[in-house]
Amino acid sequence: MFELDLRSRQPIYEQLVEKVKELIIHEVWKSDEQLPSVRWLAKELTINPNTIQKAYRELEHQGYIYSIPGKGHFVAPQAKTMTREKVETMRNELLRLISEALYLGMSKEDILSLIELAEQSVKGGIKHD
Amino acid sequence: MFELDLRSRQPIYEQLVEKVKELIIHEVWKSDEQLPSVRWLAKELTINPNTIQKAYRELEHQGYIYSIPGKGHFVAPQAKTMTREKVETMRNELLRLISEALYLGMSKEDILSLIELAEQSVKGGIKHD
DNA sequence: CTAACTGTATTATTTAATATATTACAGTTA
DNA sequence: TAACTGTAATATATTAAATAATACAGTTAG
Repeated sequence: MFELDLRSRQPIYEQLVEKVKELIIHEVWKSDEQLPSVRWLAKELTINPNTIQKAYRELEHQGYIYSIPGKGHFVAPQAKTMTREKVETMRNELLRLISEALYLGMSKEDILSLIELAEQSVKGGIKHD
Repeated sequence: MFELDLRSRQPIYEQLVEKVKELIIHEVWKSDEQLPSVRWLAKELTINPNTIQKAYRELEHQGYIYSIPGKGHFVAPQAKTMTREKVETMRNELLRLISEALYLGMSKEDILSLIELAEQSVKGGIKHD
C-alpha cells in the first residue's frame, strides 16, 4: 500500500501524511472515498495504530480528510482545493532551488532541459518518486 | 556570524555544516583560509563546543575543510570541486520538484518565469535564503 | 441484540538523536 | 610559560517519535 522508510530521519507519521496527500491530489483516492481504517492500516504496515491516528489527525487538521466517529475517515471534497496552497509552497521551493542552482554555476539551459525531461516523465506517467 | 534556528527540527550541527558550505562555495571563505576556532565559535553562538566539533568533523569528512591539530581548521583547496557533486544532487532535486510541479498543474511558463526571477536575484546578489 | 467493526483518548514506557557539561591531553605560538 | 589551538571521552538532560496496553463510544451487518 505504502512504502515507508522506517530508518528515515523523517517521522513515519509524516511520511504517511505525504503519501496520503499524493494519492488524494493525484485523484487515486476521490472525494468522500473511505480511507483504510486506523487499525487495519496499522496491521498492514506493521506499525502502531497510534502512529496512523497521528497521521490522520494531521491530515484532518490540514483539511485533506474528515472523520466520522464510528464510521471512518474520508477524503474531503475540498482536498483538491488544497493543491493551490501546495502550488504556492512549491513555487517557493522551486525559486529557492533554482537560485541556488544558478549560483552554483548551473546554466539556464541545464534547467530548461530538466523541464523537458520532467514534462516527458509526467506525460508518460513515469513515476518520479 | 551565522543565523541558527535553535528550534528547528534540523539539528544545529547540520545547520552549521550547510552555512559553512555556502560560505566556502560562494568563496566568502577561500582556500586555506582559517575557520573560526571550535571554542571561539561556540562562545560566539552560545552553543556547546562539542556541537561545533561535530559540524567540523562532518565538513572534514566531506572534504570541505581540513584540520591541523594545535593550529586550527582550514578551507580545503578541493572544496570548490565539491560543487560538482553538489550540482548533481541539485539536478535530481530539481527534476523531482519540477515533475511534481507540472503534475500539480503548474505550467511550463510558470517555471520559466521563476527562472527569470531567480536569475535576477542571483545577478543582483539578492539573498534567497 | 450482538459481534465486529469503526474513531478517539489516555497513560506509561522505550528508543534514539541531539545537545550540553565537564574534564583531560597534546600540539602551537607569542 | 600562558593562552591559544584540536581532539577525546564520559555522563547527563532533553526531546520527539513510536510503541504498548486499555478503555469508551458510535456504526453496522447478521
